[in-house]
Amino acid sequence: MNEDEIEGRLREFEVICRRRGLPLTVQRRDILKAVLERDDHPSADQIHDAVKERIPGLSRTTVYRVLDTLVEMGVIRRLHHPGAIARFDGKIHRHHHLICRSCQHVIDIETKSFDTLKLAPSQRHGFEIEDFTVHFVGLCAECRRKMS
Amino acid sequence: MNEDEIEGRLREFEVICRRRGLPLTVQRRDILKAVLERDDHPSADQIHDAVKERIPGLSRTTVYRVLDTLVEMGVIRRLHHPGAIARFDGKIHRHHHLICRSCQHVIDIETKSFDTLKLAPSQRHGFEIEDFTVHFVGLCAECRRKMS
DNA sequence: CTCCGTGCAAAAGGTTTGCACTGGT
DNA sequence: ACCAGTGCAAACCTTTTGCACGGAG
Repeated sequence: MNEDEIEGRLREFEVICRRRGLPLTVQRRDILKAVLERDDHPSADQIHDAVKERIPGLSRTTVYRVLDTLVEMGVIRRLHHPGAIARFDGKIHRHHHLICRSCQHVIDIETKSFDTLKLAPSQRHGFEIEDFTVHFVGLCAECRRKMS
Repeated sequence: MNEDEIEGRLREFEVICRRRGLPLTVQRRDILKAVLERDDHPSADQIHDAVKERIPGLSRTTVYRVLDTLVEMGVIRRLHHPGAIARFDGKIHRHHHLICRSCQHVIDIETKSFDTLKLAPSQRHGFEIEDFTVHFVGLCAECRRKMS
């Protein structure tokens, strides 16, 4: 994500905070910035590592709590990729994932042609669908090479 | 999954074991049976609870190890739904999921019309795609009711 | 008989919680 | 000044690992 885009998202975040009366702390701002600055899907611990350079006393606890808050606010997303560790993503628009079943590496893809994907009302089980993600599972080039 | 189907899957499992020279233990058979018997996506601990009624001395460790073996054999699948706990599924054919972002409840859906979904070669990043799953995220009827 | 699988206990992460203090509004 | 947010430590929960024993091939 480029500098301008990040600035925009941070300002948007400030607006949501004020509207909800949520205190705008340095920790929240810097943690959000750290998530937006990365294109991979960092774990809570990776975020902690990145942010504690700017905020030396930053505790892991705070990172977890702030990430929860940000997810709840809808400014970042919680992902559930293989590895059993929660990972976070600043991209909140629709995108999909390629997941290697061997090394568990994840690559983001944006395939606009899937946007027409729709669930028939009879299949919705009373859900109000807000979005969807397609997970493609297979073997990455690297792992395929290693196996042969 | 009905009785006959489970029987078939268990026999299929025995065949794979013999072919690979893997010892066919009571634990493996009963753990697989427990996963097949459930339509929700039980966690390792839920499997442990279910099976230890039949095998009182069963240890959690064994459940984890057997589940790994079964996944590696391809007779069950490991899922990564919200909740940060690995969950397992006996359904190994393609199916999709409705996930409530509030209560994290998961419902299986089988939507054959998605079977045509295909990734353009330029989007494959060298991956060999084997399968895919669509995750629909939204609010279930129950949570929507509670919020209003 | 030989190994692999199992059970137990302990360790190893990741995440959550209780409490006192700090800092934003 | 008030209340929410933070830091620290400890608790918690899921999963993994080391080692000795027992059962399957």
